[in-house]
Amino acid sequence: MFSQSEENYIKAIYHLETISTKGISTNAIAKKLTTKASSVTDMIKKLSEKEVVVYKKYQGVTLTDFGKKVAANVVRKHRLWEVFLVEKLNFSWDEVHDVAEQLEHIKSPKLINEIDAFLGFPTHDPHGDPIPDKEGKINIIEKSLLSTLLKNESGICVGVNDSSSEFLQFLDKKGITLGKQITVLEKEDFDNSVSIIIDNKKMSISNKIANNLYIKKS
Amino acid sequence: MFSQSEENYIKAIYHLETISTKGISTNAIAKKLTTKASSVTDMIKKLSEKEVVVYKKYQGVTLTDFGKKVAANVVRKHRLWEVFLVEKLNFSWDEVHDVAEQLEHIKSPKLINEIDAFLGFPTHDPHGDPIPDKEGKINIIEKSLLSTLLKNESGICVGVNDSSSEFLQFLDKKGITLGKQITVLEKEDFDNSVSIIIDNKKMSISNKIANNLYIKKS
DNA sequence: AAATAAATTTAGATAAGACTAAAAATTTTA
DNA sequence: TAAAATTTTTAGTCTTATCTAAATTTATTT
Repeated sequence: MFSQSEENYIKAIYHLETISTKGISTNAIAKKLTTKASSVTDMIKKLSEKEVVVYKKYQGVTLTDFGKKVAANVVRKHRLWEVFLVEKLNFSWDEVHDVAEQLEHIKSPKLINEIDAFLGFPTHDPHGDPIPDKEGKINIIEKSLLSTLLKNESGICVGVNDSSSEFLQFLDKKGITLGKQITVLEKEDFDNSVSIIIDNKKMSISNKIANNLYIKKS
Repeated sequence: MFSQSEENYIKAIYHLETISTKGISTNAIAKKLTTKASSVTDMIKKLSEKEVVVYKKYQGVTLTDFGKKVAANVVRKHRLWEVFLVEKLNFSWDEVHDVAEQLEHIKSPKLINEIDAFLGFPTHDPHGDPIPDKEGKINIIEKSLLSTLLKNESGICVGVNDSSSEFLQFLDKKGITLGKQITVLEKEDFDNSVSIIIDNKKMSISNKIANNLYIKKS
């Protein structure tokens, strides 16, 4: 059994590993958790003793298979709770994160399995992120940042790279939601903005936005 | 904002106050929380500084109005979550306590209000205990322990005094659930057991059971 | 009303998790 | 490749919430 704090570290390392492949640095973890590097060192020593991570001084950490399983389970809970909040309790996709951060630490296998069934075994959370199954397996789909699409390419909006409420509310305002079809009309070299068409409406999307919106090309 | 531990102390004092009226002793709290009296002294000093309880050395504690409100809010969350688990997630009444003990500490006013609405604003939890409203008010109904009913008196089963899974499973086995009509046929002086009729079936109930089952006389 | 028992508080220790400041190792730069 | 910069670790401190053991207060007996 792991403490909330331990689970948060494990989850942070898990997320960082989806980006970098190499050993995860102390500083990267500290930044992710807005804590200090010295606190991270303390914690990864403990997690290393518990065989959750492999740790060699100054070399960063890697999750063990066991660690990955623990992490995936926390992520599974987080994402299932997010679905629950949006689908059943009228939360909007920009309101769920903080509450799910708390709910993900509730210890009860029965609870999370029943929630899963109650929701009809969803595969993705409200931000388009895949929900790991009970064994920690996730179904990764091919997706590209909108900023990488070429002129005239099109696809479906399937996820976000930034789950901040500011960003999500901005998308709401623009009418950009998961599942929407998007076609790139033009790419501006000047400011790297893109002109897109969505719901038969033309709009210009800044590079900052295009860099945080995932599209499944079609 | 209070820590989980602080909330647990506040809740314990609240429950003890429903039994005793007088100041709640350090030992009583320690027993309820299966902790040591010295730990309780430490905590009530802190809660006293936060104006949650009134504390005079060696005299026990009383909740302030503020403390009562905090307590009622935790109890409200606990009981609403219990209803949710039973009504929506197929938990039985003897399985909900431990999970609700965790869920009651989740901080999100929106979450609990949405759960409340989602459940149709229930007034009682699965054990028959009343759910405080947002202001902490509870609707107390007149109820009596089965052991206090006289011969030929009858009423409806409305609650339990012991929420241990052993006791609740025992009631399940006997077919005794909330809402059932019960009539006392006979009281045995010998062992203080009672003969009752429930669902047109006669059965004998030991004093231990009768002392933990609440009846609303009718 | 003493003496004894029980309850409560104090003092000091411990563990988890975080921090600061300084030391050590690694990486980058010139 | 030596100097500078950055990263990481260590050492020591702090807070929260525990605990044990001893001291103190209150309650109960005789």
